[in-house]
Amino acid sequence: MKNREIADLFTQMADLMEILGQDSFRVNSYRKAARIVGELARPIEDLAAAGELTTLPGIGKSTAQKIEAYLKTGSLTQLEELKAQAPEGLLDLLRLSGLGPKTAMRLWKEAGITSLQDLQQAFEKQDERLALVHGLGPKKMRQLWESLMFIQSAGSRVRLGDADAVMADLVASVAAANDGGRVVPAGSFRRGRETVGDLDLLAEADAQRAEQVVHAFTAASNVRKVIAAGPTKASVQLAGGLQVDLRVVPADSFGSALAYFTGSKSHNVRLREIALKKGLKLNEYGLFEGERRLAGRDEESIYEVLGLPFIEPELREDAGEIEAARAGALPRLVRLDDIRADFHMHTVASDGACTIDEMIQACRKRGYRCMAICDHSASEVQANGLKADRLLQHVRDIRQAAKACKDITVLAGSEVDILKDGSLDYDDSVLAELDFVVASCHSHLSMAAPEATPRIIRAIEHRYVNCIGHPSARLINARAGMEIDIARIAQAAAANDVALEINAHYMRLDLRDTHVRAAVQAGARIVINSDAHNTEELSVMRFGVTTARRGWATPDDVINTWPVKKIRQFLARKR
DNA sequence: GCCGTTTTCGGCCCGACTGTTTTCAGTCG
Repeated sequence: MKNREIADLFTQMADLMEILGQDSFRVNSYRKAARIVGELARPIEDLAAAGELTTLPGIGKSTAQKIEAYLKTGSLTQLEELKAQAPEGLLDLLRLSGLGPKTAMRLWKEAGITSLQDLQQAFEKQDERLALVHGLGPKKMRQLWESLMFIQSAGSRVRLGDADAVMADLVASVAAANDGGRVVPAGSFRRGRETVGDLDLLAEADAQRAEQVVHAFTAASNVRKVIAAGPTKASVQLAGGLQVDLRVVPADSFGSALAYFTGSKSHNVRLREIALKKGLKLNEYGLFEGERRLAGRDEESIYEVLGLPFIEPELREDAGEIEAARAGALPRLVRLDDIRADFHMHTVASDGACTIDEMIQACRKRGYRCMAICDHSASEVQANGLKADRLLQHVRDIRQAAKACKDITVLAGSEVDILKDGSLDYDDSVLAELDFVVASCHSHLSMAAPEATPRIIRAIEHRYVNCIGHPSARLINARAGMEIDIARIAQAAAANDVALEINAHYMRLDLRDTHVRAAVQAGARIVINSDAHNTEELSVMRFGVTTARRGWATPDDVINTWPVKKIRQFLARKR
C-alpha cells in the first residue's frame, strides 16, 4: 500500500513549488491531494487499477495520471523536475518554526544556504552572508537558532493520551483566572486525532479580563518559553517541547471561534464557501451578513444559519461530513456513556497488575454490564502467557469469581496469539472452553499486506475466534506495525461474525480512525477494548470511543453498547 | 490543479502577531 508514500511526494511537490514561488492555488491542490491520498483506507493501487482515482475529491485527471505513472515507474517526473530547480535540503528548512518558503528562497539565493546543516554552520561561524539576507534581523536570527536547536532535540507529534494530561492542567490554570468564563480545548485535540502537533485552547472573556487570562496562561507552571503574547492571543512552549496556542474571544464570538479553531482547516474552508454562496461572511468572530452578526455565540447556531445540522468535532475533516450533513445522513456517533462492556483486560495471571476480583469490581464501578478477562496465551513467554493447563484453571477461577456478581456478566476469555501462518496458539479443545476469544498478532509484525491480510483472515475464519485484537499491531510513534488490507479483513469479519477491535490504549488506537470507517462501511462489527493491565487503565476506553467516532461508528456498530442478551447471541453464532 | 444550484473559465478563506520596515511582508493557524 503506497498511500503514505504518494502523499509524501505530493507534499514535497507543494513545498518545492511554494519555495519556487509558483501559483499558490496549484500548491494548495497538491496539498489537498496529499491529504486525501494519505487518509485513504483503501490501497491507492486498487483505485488506480480500477480506474477510479478521479472519483476521489481533489484528484483530477492530472493528479491521477501522476499517481498512475508513479505506481508504474516508481518515480514522478514532475517532482524530479522541481528538485532540479531547487536544492532538496531547502525542504528541511521549512521544518523550522518562523521560516516559510519565502525565507527559504532568500537563504538560498542571497546567502547560498540550502540545508539545515548549512544554516547551523552559518550561525556557528557567525557567517556574514546571513546579514545580507533581506528581512533577517537579529530577533529573527535568534528565533531560527532556537528553532534549530529545538528540532534537533524534540521528537514528533504527541500522542493523544499524553496531550490529554497536559491539557487538563492547562485548562485548570487558565480557568482559575477567568471568573467562570468558558475555557475549552480546540484544534486537533478536540477532533480527537491520534496525535497532535500542538495544542489549542480557547477562552471566553471580555477585553478587560482578556489580559489576565493571557497572563495566567503564559505564567502556567509548565510553560518553558513564551513565543508570542498579544492582548487576545498567545503562544507558549511547554517543558516537554509541546507548543500551545491560546485565543481569547468575547462571549458573542465564542461559538464561531470554537468552530474556527477546532478546524480542520479544510472543513472550515468548506463552511466559508457555503457562507459565501449565501452572501455571508464567516470568521472567528461570527457569521455576518454585512455588518450584522447572524450567529456566533455557539457552534450550533453557525451550522444552523448555514443550513446544516450540527457536525461533531470528530467528523470535521472534510471527509464527506458536509455532504452527509446536507443529505441528513450524519451518523448518531457512539458516546462514552453508551459503553457498557470491555472485552479485553489482563490480570496477575499473565502480565497484569490486578486480580480477577479487582478488575471485576472496577468494571462494576464503571457501570458495565458485561466484561471479558483475556490474559495472554502460551507463546507470550515474556508476558507470563498461560499454558493450556494454567488457562483451564484460570477459567475456573474466573467463573468462580463471576458467581459472586449478579449485576455484571463476566466472560472467561483469552488473548490468543495468531501465529505466523494464521493458526492459533491453543488447540481447539482448549479454545472450546472459553466464552470469548480475542486473537492478536504479537510477532512477525513487519509483514506486508500480501502476507498479513491472509494471516488475519485465517484467524477470522477460525471457529472459536470472536475478535481480532489490535489488528495492525502498530505502536504510535514507535512501530509501524503490519500493513493490512482493511477492506478484505472487514468483509471477512462481517461474514464470520467476528468483531474488529479498536484497542483503546493511546499507544495503539488500532484500528485507527480511517480503518474503523472502512470496517463500518463493510458491515463489520467493532469492539472497543481497553486492554487494561490494571484497574486504572480501564479509563483509556475514552480514547477508543473517540477513535470510533472519528470512524463514523454508531452504537449499533459497536458491540460494547449492546444488551448482554444480544452479545450472547452474537457470540453463539460463531460455533 | 480542481471544480461547477452564477459550470468549461475564472475563481479558489481570512485574521493576529512579529519583526522588519518606513508602510508591510512573512508566517502561522
